[in-house]
Amino acid sequence: MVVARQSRQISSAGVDDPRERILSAAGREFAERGYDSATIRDICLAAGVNVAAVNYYFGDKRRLYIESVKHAHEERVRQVPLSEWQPGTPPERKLHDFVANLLERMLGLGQPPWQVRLMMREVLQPTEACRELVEDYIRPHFAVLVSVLRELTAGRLGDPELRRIGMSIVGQCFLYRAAGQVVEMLVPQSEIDMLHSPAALADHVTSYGLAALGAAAPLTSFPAAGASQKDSPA
Amino acid sequence: MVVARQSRQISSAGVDDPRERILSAAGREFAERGYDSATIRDICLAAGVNVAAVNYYFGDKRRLYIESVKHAHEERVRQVPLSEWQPGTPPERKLHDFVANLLERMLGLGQPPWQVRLMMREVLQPTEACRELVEDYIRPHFAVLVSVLRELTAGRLGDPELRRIGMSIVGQCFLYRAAGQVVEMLVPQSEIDMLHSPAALADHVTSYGLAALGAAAPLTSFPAAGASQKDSPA
DNA sequence: ACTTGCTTCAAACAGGCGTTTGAAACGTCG
DNA sequence: CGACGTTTCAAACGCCTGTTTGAAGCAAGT
Repeated sequence: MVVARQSRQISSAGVDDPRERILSAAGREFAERGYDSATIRDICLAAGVNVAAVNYYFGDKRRLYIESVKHAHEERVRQVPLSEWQPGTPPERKLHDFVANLLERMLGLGQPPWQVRLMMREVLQPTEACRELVEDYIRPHFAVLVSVLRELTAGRLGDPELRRIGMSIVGQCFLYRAAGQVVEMLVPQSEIDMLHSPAALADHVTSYGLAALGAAAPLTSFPAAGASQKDSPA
Repeated sequence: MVVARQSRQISSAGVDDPRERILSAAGREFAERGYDSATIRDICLAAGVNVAAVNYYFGDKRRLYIESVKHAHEERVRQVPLSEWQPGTPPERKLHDFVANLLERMLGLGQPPWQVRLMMREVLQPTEACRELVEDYIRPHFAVLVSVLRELTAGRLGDPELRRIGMSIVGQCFLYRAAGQVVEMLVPQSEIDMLHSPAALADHVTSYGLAALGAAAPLTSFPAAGASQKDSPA
């Protein structure tokens, strides 16, 4: 009797590997329907394997879930690496890049990212997989944001304040991902296309933050150019 | 044979009313565990009624859920009404009040508010109950915010921009409610107590917004005064 | 060919789920 | 009281869930 497959080959066949197929299907299913609503039968149907396979490879549903979260997260890190800047890049530019990157990763139209949906579920209602997610994925990203803000404010603010400002920036992006459907109910569709695209939002969030920090003109300045980043005021 | 109780008394007994007891228990249970994980048996156990009661009063689980969301929302509106300001109140003050009110309603320590948790679930993954929630509850609140911002910017920005700025403000509050546990993993506990209490956050979000709009000094100014108004930087 | 170990499969299992049932309890009116 | 509509109840009904089972398939190794 075997409770779970004892040892896994280091780097197996790939798409042919049943284990990989199950993980992918499970991620999609868990992301879409949540842990409880997703069923092992549906997952196995989508993966093209027998229902007993999940028990054979992962033991039970809970461990399959945890593995699929980690799997999705690893895949996503591989897809969207942290930004690297050349030395001398102005911090305003770095902030804009960071925000644009974050929004693209969250809302990116490149592909409906079920990985992000799955991770969002963990953020909103953490389970065992959450801590790993935070340590491996979220904390490093957040640290980059804080360091950019530190550079931007040239040491005038302490880390606690910087973290709080970082949360303000992340929160704005977060809203559109987590509560996107409600946002779409609150503003007209034309406005969504115009002002709430990932790129336009990146401009807005960056301008908003830079203005708040005194690194750019306030949003109410007369030209009211919304679409381009601007350097410090005259 | 009765599919559902035909007509409901206008304003029934109150706590003695089984219907009311079921709604309350259901709201708590749905808020805590989600629609699928919450079971009718547990709800009825908590409400002290027979399992058949929910079918008798509401027909089935789905309609019970919808009713319980509406019930929670009505209760919450009664608890925390929209702010009313005397004529002549400065818009900076109004913004601060609004943000403080929003944060208090979302994070308020007065009581662990299962109603908010339930509504948050609707926002994050809308069902049929969501549209009503938006129309009756969220949209009016958001309209108030936009009108305050309009007053604050004295017509220099159009409604679309104002709505986008409104989203920025709401997003910051939203993060702490929806992703609170992750926030707590990212910043030290002492910092949470100090800078992330509802009141401190209200100050921060307001200052951040006012500074961005040029209605107060940037956050990096030396005295770091929170709420005093000041015109655009030199 | 025969064993050996890993993998797959159809079928079944026990338990929990939402829902239904038919009768008992209740209160109210004639 | 006896009849009646409303409300409660214990028990059951299907159905679907996660999980297990024992046998069959399969690719080496000897």
